[in-house]
Order: sequence, then C-alpha cells, then structure tokens
Amino acid sequence: MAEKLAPREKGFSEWYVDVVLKAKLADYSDVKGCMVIRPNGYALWENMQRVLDRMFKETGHRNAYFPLLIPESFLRKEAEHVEGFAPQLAVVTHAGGKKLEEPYVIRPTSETIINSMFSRWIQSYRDLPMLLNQWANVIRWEMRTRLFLRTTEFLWQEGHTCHETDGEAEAETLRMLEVYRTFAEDYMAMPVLAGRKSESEKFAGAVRTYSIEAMMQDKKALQAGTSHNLGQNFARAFNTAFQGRDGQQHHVWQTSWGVSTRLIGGLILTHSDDAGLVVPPKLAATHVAIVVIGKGEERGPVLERAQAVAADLRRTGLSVLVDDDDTKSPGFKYYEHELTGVCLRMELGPKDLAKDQAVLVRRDDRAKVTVPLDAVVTQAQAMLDAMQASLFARAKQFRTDHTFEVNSMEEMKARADDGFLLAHWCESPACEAQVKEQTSGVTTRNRPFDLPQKPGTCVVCGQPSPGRMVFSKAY
RNA sequence: CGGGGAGUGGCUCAGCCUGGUAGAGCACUUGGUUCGGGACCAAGGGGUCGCAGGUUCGAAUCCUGUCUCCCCGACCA
Repeated sequence: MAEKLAPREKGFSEWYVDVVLKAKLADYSDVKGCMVIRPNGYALWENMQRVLDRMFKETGHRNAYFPLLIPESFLRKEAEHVEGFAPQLAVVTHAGGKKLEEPYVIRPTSETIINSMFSRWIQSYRDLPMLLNQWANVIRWEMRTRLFLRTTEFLWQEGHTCHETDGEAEAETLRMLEVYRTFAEDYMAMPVLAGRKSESEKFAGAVRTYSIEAMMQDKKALQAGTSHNLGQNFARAFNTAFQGRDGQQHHVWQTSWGVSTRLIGGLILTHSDDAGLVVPPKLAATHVAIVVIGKGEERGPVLERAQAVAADLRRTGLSVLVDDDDTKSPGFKYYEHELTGVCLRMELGPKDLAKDQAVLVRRDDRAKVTVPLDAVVTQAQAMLDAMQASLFARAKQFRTDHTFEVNSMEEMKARADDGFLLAHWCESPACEAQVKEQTSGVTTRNRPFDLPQKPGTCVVCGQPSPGRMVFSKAY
C-alpha cells in the first residue's frame, strides 16, 4: 500500500504530487483542472476552517452565503475587476433547456454580487461597519493546475466588509492580514512575510493589496493569503452608499480578504519530508497513533491498556487512533502513519507492558523516547508542543538561510533560484517586468512591514528606491 | 497555448520496434502460521491495454484525432 515516495532531491514537484496522492489527501478527478479532496485532506481543511472561523467571529464578523452564479453584467460594472478576471471566467449560457437572456458567470470571487446586496442593506452610517464572511467554492479557469496550489475550482473564505471611512477600511484590511499572519505562524507553523503588494500584483479592483508570503522548501514563494483595501471602487459601481453623520450621501469604504485550500499545499510544501506528510499538531487530523504489538494471547492485555491510554489522551482533546490491525506488521504501520502525517506514534507491546512503559516517536525528527505509562499524557502533550515549536523554528531558519540582499541585476540573475531576494526597486512596473523577464520568473512578492525601509537605488534603472522589496520565484 | 515525457489489473512496470488468444512484482480475497521498522506459505479474484476513428483476415502493437497526468516556459490565489 505505502510505496516509497519520490524523494525531494530527485524532483520536488513529483515528490509533492506523491505526498498528496499517497497520503490520500486528494486525487485527480475526471474534470479537467479539478481535484477531489479526500477525507485525509478535508480533515485538514476542517481544522483550518474551525480555527479561522473562530478568529473571524472574534473580530466581529458573521458568516453569510451568496449565490454561486453571478449575472455577467455585475462583473462588468467595475472596469478593472472584469478586465482582471475575464480570461478566467466560466460562463453559464444555458439553463432549463433554454439559452439564457443574460449569461451567468460562476463566481471567481464575490465582490460584485455581495455589493448588489450591500447596496440594498446599507442606508445609514448606523448600518456600518458591515462585517461579513463567506465560506464557499469558486472557479477560476487556469492554464496549468497543481493539486491544492492551483486548481480550477477551490474552496476558500472571502471576507467582505463596509466602513464609514477610508481609515477604518485600511485598519480592517491590516487587521485581517494580521489574523492571517497569526494563523499561518501560530497554527500552520509557517513563517510569513506580511506586506504590501506591488501595483501590478494587486487584486483587480482594489486600491491596495496586502499579502502574507511564505517560503516553501524549494525556496519558491507561496502567496498564502491576501487582504484588499477596495476603497470605494465597488461601492461606486454598485452605488453602495449611506447617509453619513453629516446628513450627506457617501459611498462606503470596503475591504475583502481571503485564504483558500491552497494553504493545504503550503502546509505540505513547508513541513513534509521524504517519508511523507508532516502536519503541525495544532492542525493535525490525528495526533497520536497507538500501534498495538503482540501475538496470540499476549495481545489482549496490550490492547486493553492501549485503549485506556487512548481514552486518557482523548480527554485532553487529542485525536487518537488505536491501530489494532493484526494483519499488518508493526513496521508496516510505522511507515504508514509517517506517510499520512500522524504527529506522534506510540508503540505498545508485551515488553513495554511488563515494564509499565511505552515508546513515543515524534513524526518530524523521529526522536524516540521511552516513558512510564502514567506519564504518557503529559509527555505526549510536551512532545506535541515541542514539535509545533520546532517546525516553526526550522521553517524560519530555512527562510533566513535563503534570504539575500541583492544590489544589482547581475546578482539578481545569479540568485534567481536561491530564495527571497531583497532588492531596491523604484516601483515602476517596467522595472518589475524587466526583472521578471531577465531572471525567467522572479517577481515582486511584497514590501514587508518588518523590513526596515531605507532609500537606495533601483537595481534595474538606478532611480531612487524607497526601500527593499522582496523578490522571488513564486507558485 | 508552446517544447519534452508518459498513459497496459488498485500501484510500479514489461510486452509495442518486427501485428497472431495479455504478463510480472506489489496490493486485494480466503485459510493457516506470524507480529518491537515495510512477515511467510498455499489457494484464488481482478485488465473493452486512456478514449474515438482508421488500416488489416486479425491491433496493446501500425496510422490519425482526442483526453489526462508529469517536467520546462507564458497567465494566476
């Protein structure tokens, strides 16, 4: 069942596909560009959803649901928006056995249809802020797809908010980006750079776009979440307006922000290894797998004890699997649980039972410890905490080791595949395009808030630069 | 969409060049023995050879088209 994985060294892409397929996270479907998320993968998404949903509620947002189908004319109301999405739209032209009067597009994102409702719901400044979130699927037609990272249909959440002032909208945009940063770092154990996107990389229809960018194990960047200050662009297009404190009509100031099932790809690309999936404990579907060892009548007492330990562990909120399958050898199960990303393995056999102990093995470093049975619960907790911290620390160290300041185009070209490149850039799209062309694919990722900005000169044209920007090849 | 590679039981692949009744290993089922890093013996089930046309007495094999996946580019979360 669990065949050997393609090693990362030999081909990173093949390794990634192997992990997804063999850990049974997802499978290819018969629909071009679309995948099936299998229970192992969906469990990760459910865990992400649970945490994020709580964070959204804690920041005052409420969930709602809008239609999958959007009248084509809605998309056209915001010029930049339709231009940005036109090539990626799937359009429904027939329904009910007839050609439709007006085609529907399948939502690539919901700003337009949500604004059509906002404009009906909002009359006064007293109706603001309006803070909504939607968990949904969207479709964006893609030329080239990759499991989780880019598929034609994907699952995500999209937050949509309306505010009285530009300042409030900007604050909301940054607040939600910070929520994403917290989620990425504290739960996914994936260090990210939060910052502002360039003009050419921003969302079609936004005034400003911010992102969190993570570095994957192949040193490429993954945009893991985006938060947009939409200004009044959609409000004007849909006449989403309110009577202000001054008695005058004003268009609302809006934001939108989203993360998607792409995060699962990010999780895999950040932590997994040649033995398979590695998941940080805070998001893992299974925290502990107890492998029952023993034959014949010695098996009974071992199983009984395993069940008791499992019950103790579950009482502390952990997800525990008691692996009592006697048709597979223990060794086989070890590989299997490593492949599917179980955080901790507990081996329990007759010899252990005689000594009132068990063996615990961490998934990430495979460190093996023998602990007294009555200490398993506290030890397991400690090991999971340590693993969570160590995954983050290791990923952060990796990023540090592959981040470089570059001061010329020559250096930029030489280091194109080496990771994050911090370079001065004059903010002109032309220079950005130059870099992309000459390095075969290095693009601006964002201008991180945490990167001190000191003036310099653009690596392309030599004109003044306000500070260093992160450049990298990206997913 | 352009360049390169690949589609044959669930998986990895052989067979194709040189057409002639579809194979192996692993997995699966049953019975038995096993169990501390991928157990063993025996018996068994399972494939319109990606799909659609064509050539031929006969096609996994030759020809054409098409779909899908992988790798490298162009577009994107």
